[in-house]
Amino acid sequence: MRAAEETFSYRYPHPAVTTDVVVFTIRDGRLSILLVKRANAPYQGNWALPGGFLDIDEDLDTCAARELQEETGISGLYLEQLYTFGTTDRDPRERVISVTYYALIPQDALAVPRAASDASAVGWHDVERLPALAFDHAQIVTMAHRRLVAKLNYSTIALQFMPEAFTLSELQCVYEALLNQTLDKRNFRKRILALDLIEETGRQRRTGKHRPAREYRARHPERVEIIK
Amino acid sequence: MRAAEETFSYRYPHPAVTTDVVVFTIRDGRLSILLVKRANAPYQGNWALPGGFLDIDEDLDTCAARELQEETGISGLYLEQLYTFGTTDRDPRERVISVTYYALIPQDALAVPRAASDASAVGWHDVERLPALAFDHAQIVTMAHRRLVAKLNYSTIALQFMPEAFTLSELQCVYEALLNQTLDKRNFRKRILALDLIEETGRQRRTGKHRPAREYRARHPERVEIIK
DNA sequence: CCAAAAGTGTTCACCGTACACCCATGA
DNA sequence: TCATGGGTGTACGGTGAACACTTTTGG
Repeated sequence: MRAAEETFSYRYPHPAVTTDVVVFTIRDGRLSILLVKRANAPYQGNWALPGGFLDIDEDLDTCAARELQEETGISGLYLEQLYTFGTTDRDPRERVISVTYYALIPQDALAVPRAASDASAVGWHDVERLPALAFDHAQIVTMAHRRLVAKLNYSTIALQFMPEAFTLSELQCVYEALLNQTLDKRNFRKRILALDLIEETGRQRRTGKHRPAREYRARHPERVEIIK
Repeated sequence: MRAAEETFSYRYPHPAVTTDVVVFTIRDGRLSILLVKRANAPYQGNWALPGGFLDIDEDLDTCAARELQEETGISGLYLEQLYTFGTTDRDPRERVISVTYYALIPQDALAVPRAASDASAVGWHDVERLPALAFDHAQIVTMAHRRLVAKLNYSTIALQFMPEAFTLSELQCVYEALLNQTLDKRNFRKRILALDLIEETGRQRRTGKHRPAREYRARHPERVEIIK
């Protein structure tokens, strides 16, 4: 049985499997993603998505979370599988299948990500002004962006961008950044409150010389999918 | 450079990669999927999704289409990537990542699929009455079914189940099978025709001792995604 | 003329959208 | 008192849902 397994395993060559993650956040009212600068060939010096090779004994989801943690120091966020890219020529070194994920991180969690061994720099980039990306990562970002915007209309995904407490104006800014258009304040508030997914904290937020805003929080934070 | 590539390739063990396909059709007004009976261990004698190992030099999409062709003789249909399953324990032989697809085949294309070498039988099964499936294939079917139903509401995917010419009643039967509920005839016709995606062929269909039905066809058959 | 499926319109409730003014605060 | 963002309601049009009868054919 053991012998049969080994024969089976190496009858044909296997491709490498990686996970790559598109990490979104809202910075200064602009949708941005996290990129790492490649320290090694190929595409040395180019910006790329954080990601790396799957360990033979770890789950795909775990791999995505681990690579993100290793390369950027970020963990504990909303992470969802996006698509699997596997054309034969996408990596010049060998055949690589990339299982991609996208992640959403709250605005205030912008602890400056730290660069790790195989990245010489880590940074946020406005999705509308991305540098040239390594491999087929531009295609991955495009798909992730489309998926994110599509999900806005039938899910509560936007709440993942918010800190624990937030104001309705802040939430509206997130929607406007994602949809790339301005929204009517009254209609927005009516619609969001009708979903019954957020509730007032009872506190207020004073910022500047004007009327303070009510603070809200997500009503069911436990429904959030987090891959640890 | 060549040496470096080879060193890179085998620094870590690589998992096997397979594609598995959930092929849907409508049989006798019931949503059904295609299963193959496994000729070999593990799960010998169990029903499973058609699929198999990725060749090192073929695209993922091509692999899905090829495996389907080899195991069932079916080709040239709507094929879309679903999700990638990769928990460490999903195959007892070795680490296997499965990139899954789902496919839709028209009602009348039910050329009886033929069994190939590694399947002792091939057959259609009502999704509401599936046998026990090998590996995590039941989970894959559940996800494919949910995706298919969800897509009904914002896409023209149901047309993929139809032959070149069809009647509105036939199309309605497909929707009813997918949604598992009856629909109002007038509302259904109004909604479908308003989409402006089908047109009359000008011909009629006489079936039985009653009024003949008008035949329709898809207006933009070229927009269909087909993976050859 | 009867059985069987094809074909056809109207009404109503709800929802998304457009739109303008007062409120609370700090300076 | 003024500047700044916070907060509120109404009217309208479009869309989805409910609902029943006539038409055409074969036997």
